[in-house]
Amino acid sequence: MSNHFDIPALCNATKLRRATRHLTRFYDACLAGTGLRVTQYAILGHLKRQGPKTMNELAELMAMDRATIGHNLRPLERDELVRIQVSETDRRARIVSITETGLERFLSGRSGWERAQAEFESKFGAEHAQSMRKMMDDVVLVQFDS
Amino acid sequence: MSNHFDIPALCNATKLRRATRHLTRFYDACLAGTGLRVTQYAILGHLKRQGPKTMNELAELMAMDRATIGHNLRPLERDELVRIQVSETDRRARIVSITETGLERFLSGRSGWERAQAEFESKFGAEHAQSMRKMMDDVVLVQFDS
DNA sequence: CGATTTTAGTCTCATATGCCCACAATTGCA
DNA sequence: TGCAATTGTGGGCATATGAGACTAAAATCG
Repeated sequence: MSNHFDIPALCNATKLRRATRHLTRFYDACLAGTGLRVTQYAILGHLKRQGPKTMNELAELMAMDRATIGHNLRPLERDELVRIQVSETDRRARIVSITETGLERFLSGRSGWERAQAEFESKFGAEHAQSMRKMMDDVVLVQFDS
Repeated sequence: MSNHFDIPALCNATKLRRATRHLTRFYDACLAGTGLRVTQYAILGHLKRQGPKTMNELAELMAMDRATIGHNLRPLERDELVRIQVSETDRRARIVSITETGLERFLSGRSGWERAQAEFESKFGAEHAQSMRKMMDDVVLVQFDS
């Protein structure tokens, strides 16, 4: 079966990446007025919702590399949307928290995000979307060898 | 309901991006020996499977921006895994094709890709994976306003 | 036919995302 | 005390997008 060799059509990572590009473009466009990308919006959302977090904890929440979360925080710190302080209990750790400015910026993105979310779910189906989010959580729960 | 404000938990783009990071890390690790990332592996797979394609067609297949596919092809062209030629029927277009070297490189990634695919599907469920790929195709089919 | 518009792709510039490796500082444990 | 593990940083490279200007070619239209 030559179909057996159509790797892009079967590759789970390729399919996932492709859909992510498509959806990210749209969400980013809806957030364009705020100067935030959807990843940055999510980081601020975590900090608002759950309070200050160490970089390790943030990396875990985002399923991101430790180095990557560090890079991603730099523009947010530069624009004073988050504050990064040395932990008093463990001086290796850095505590990241959202600032007043960060909170305002986050709230300013709210309507754009809701617009994106509503348009996508109206076209894709709200139940479909919910089961997709669940499925994505399950993907992250998969533990790979090594 | 404060739950209503837990944006990262509800945001479809954030969930998708998070799962993509997780899965991409694993597939890339399995392909590490070849010097190919999973995106590059997919591009070569398309070209092998479907023959030469214009940049526009490739961008469409990958749901990628036209400029982005151009950037992504440069390292492949530099390493002579693909060839980029002016189309004879439409001299604006560039025809991208896989080279002999590219084909060898692609085949050298085969076992790594199969290992990744098998391990993921054994842990996630092959049927789950199939319905996920279908769902990802459906996401790409959503046409957004503007 | 000739002029205009559209299309395909490139280029620069800027920014963010994301991984790995090597490294420094700190902590914790033997 | 000394060694191992943990937390985060820096550099290097690839991935990814957007804006805007640009070339070249094709398609369309008066």
